[in-house]
Amino acid sequence: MLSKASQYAIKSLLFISANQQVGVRFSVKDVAIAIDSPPAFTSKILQQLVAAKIITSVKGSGGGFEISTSKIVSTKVISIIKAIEGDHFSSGCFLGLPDCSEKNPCPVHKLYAPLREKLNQGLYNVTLDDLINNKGKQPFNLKG
Amino acid sequence: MLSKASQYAIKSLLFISANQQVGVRFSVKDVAIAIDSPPAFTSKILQQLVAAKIITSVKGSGGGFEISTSKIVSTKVISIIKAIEGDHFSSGCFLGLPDCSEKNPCPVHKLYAPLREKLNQGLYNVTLDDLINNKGKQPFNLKG
DNA sequence: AGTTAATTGGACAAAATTGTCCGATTTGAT
DNA sequence: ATCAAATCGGACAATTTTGTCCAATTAACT
Ligand code: FES
Ligand code: FES
Repeated sequence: MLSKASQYAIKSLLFISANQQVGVRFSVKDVAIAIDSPPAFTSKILQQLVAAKIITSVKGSGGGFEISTSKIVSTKVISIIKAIEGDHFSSGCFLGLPDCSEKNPCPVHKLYAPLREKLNQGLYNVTLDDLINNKGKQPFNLKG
Repeated sequence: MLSKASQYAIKSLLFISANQQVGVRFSVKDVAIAIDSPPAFTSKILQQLVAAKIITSVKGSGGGFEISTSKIVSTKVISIIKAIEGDHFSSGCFLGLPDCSEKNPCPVHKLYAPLREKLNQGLYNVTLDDLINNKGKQPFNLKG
């Protein structure tokens, strides 16, 4: 499964994106309450997202985190995950073998690789914007 | 991803199953060398597989682990995983929310749930026997 | 009977992940 | 200028996962 860190990252971005308006910023506390996460840990993750240039931050009173409309539209879910846990997400062998490939497949490769590939494509093709405007039907859930 | 413990469990069983003959037993050391895993940790995992009644063990000189032909045929990969890490594997939300369902979906549910379901079905429909007789083509890899 | 080879079970250790705390810095408002 | 509110960075702590060690037990062989 996804690491907690990545989960918090995605949830944070969904909250910030879904509520972004011009001139509005969200503090760590705002985000942590909205997504029901430990504040100090969430702070670290927001810092990583700033470093990855997905969001921007403003220090000092009245400061906080924002995301631009263009980032909402362009940021793919897969990019968020990779920003947090590096590149090894998309390509790892189900059994942990060092190089997963058709040439040197493990016994479950045939079963696993196509599904992993579909998940990767899905995460690559879905942006924050897609998720927050999810055909409007059901209001989504970030807390549980 | 899968836990190391589950990975070692699957690899151990594949090795034992693929090499099983009447009267042959494999020691912890045999298995650990074959699948390139830490012996003491592998020992714990083999104990869990004995507790789950997937393999049997014989203590003392000449002892070791065996698997019956019927277990090779009947043991599904999903059962191995659940024997090691419990039931929460098949149903967890991608974002870690406590109950994943159509009724109360998180933003990525629509994308993730069907793929998770396909993986579950795949792991449910594949047995040890299927994996070790993988249409014979490529000899598979358990070490890396 | 004694020795050897093996699993079993328990306690322990190391590493990775998750989470906390606090001082330094920056910014806005009084 | 001072104060309050906020991020930033670093060190630290707790928890989970991974991994080790060893004594106890069991079984085969001589
Ligand atoms: S080699 Fe194991 S999934 Fe590809
Ligand atoms: S609710 Fe998140 S994957 Fe189903």
